[in-house]
Amino acid sequence: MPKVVDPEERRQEIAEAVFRVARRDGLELASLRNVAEEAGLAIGSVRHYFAGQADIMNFAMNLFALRAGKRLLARAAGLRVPGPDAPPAAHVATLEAMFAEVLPIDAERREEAEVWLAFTTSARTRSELAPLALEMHDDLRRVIGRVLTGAAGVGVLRPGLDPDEEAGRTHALIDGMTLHAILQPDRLGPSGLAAMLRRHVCAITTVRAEELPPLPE
Amino acid sequence: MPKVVDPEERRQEIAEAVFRVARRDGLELASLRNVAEEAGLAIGSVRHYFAGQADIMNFAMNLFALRAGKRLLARAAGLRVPGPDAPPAAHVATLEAMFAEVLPIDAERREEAEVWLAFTTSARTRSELAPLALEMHDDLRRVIGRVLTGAAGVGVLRPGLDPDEEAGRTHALIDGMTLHAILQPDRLGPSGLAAMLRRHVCAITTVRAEELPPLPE
DNA sequence: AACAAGGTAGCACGTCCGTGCTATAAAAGG
DNA sequence: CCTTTTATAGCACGGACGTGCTACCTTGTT
Repeated sequence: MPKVVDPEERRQEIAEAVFRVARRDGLELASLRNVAEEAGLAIGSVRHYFAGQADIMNFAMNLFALRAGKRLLARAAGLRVPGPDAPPAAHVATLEAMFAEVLPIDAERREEAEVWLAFTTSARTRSELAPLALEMHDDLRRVIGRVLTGAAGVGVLRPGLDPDEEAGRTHALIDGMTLHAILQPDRLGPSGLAAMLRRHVCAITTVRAEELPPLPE
Repeated sequence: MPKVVDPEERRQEIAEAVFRVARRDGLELASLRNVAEEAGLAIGSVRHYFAGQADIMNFAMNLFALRAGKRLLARAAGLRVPGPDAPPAAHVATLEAMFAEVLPIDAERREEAEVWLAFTTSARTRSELAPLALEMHDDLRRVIGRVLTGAAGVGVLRPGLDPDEEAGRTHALIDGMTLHAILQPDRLGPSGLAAMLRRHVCAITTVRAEELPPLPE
């Protein structure tokens, strides 16, 4: 055998090359050749780890969904949720932080969102990617639903609003904000995202902006 | 000369073939050959009307932006805006109808939205399409801003909300709803769109759902 | 020392791509 | 009738694509 190499690790390196090409040039240019060059490998080497181009795409999107899901769950677990008798502002601040986690406010999350958009839009015409796109969609929706249901449970959701219905609206808003931030960053930058999120959070809760911690920047 | 043909009309027919291919297979498959076949023409015939593939794309996206803009303005002009002393519900109903105009609730607007998404996302990596994508973005934002400013003028905007800031949020929400309706139609169909729009409209105005005309369907 | 196995690399083929260029058919003007 | 103009069509080339297949090199085992 040649050099000792963890095959799984190599596959992930190649998938990361896919992410870079997709962000820079678009997913349609993530050809075997371009990906191999981006990864610094020969085309034959890449093919040693994947059955074909479709296999690379499936693996890459699976890896992406896995990482994004893990990161979201880890962050959700990391956020210490206030006790039931904490002031409303504390609950809403946690809720806001959770939503901020999936918005492209910093470079890392922006890169992630760019890859997400590339995959999720191309899944419309590449049916083999559709199940994963739907799964990511439902996962995010579920997280948002849980957060809002929790908010309703401690009474910080604005009266008259249904947690489930508001989850749908907030989900659409978050993805719309992400879309704008990625496609028209001149019109919606990180600070704009934060401000808009705060406005939305105040609109659906009983807490006013002054009660929340000041926006960074 | 051969058959009498209006060149501009032919170009539009070819552009419409681009739209169909983009919706069915994705914009990356809108090659000269595929478009020619879709239009029922020989590849050489298509090239008689366009300098090259990039020329086709530019023309198609220009035509799309032109038509979409025209349709939006025509609809805006067609909506009879209530007098200043009309009941609040009438103003809000008009506002809701205007927003519904850009949501993919019927087949025609769904097709339009699919093409819009294809163009606007590909503009991220095709710099020659970027100016047009930005123009469409700003146009829609401007229309929303005007509608909300008008609503504030007649006092139906919920107190404490800034028309301009709310225009940004509504814009993001509308594009997010469009994204969801196109990519995950099982999760957000036409009736879901209408219901979500109504909920948002009620959330940002002083009018309650019961005061508005019942939702179709 | 001989061998097996896995990593790396690349050739070769058929397909699709955009494009330069040419050929034919049909209508309008002299 | 003949020329000019324009629509339509197609050939041919170079390049990028995915993929079947082979060759070589490096390492661990017998």
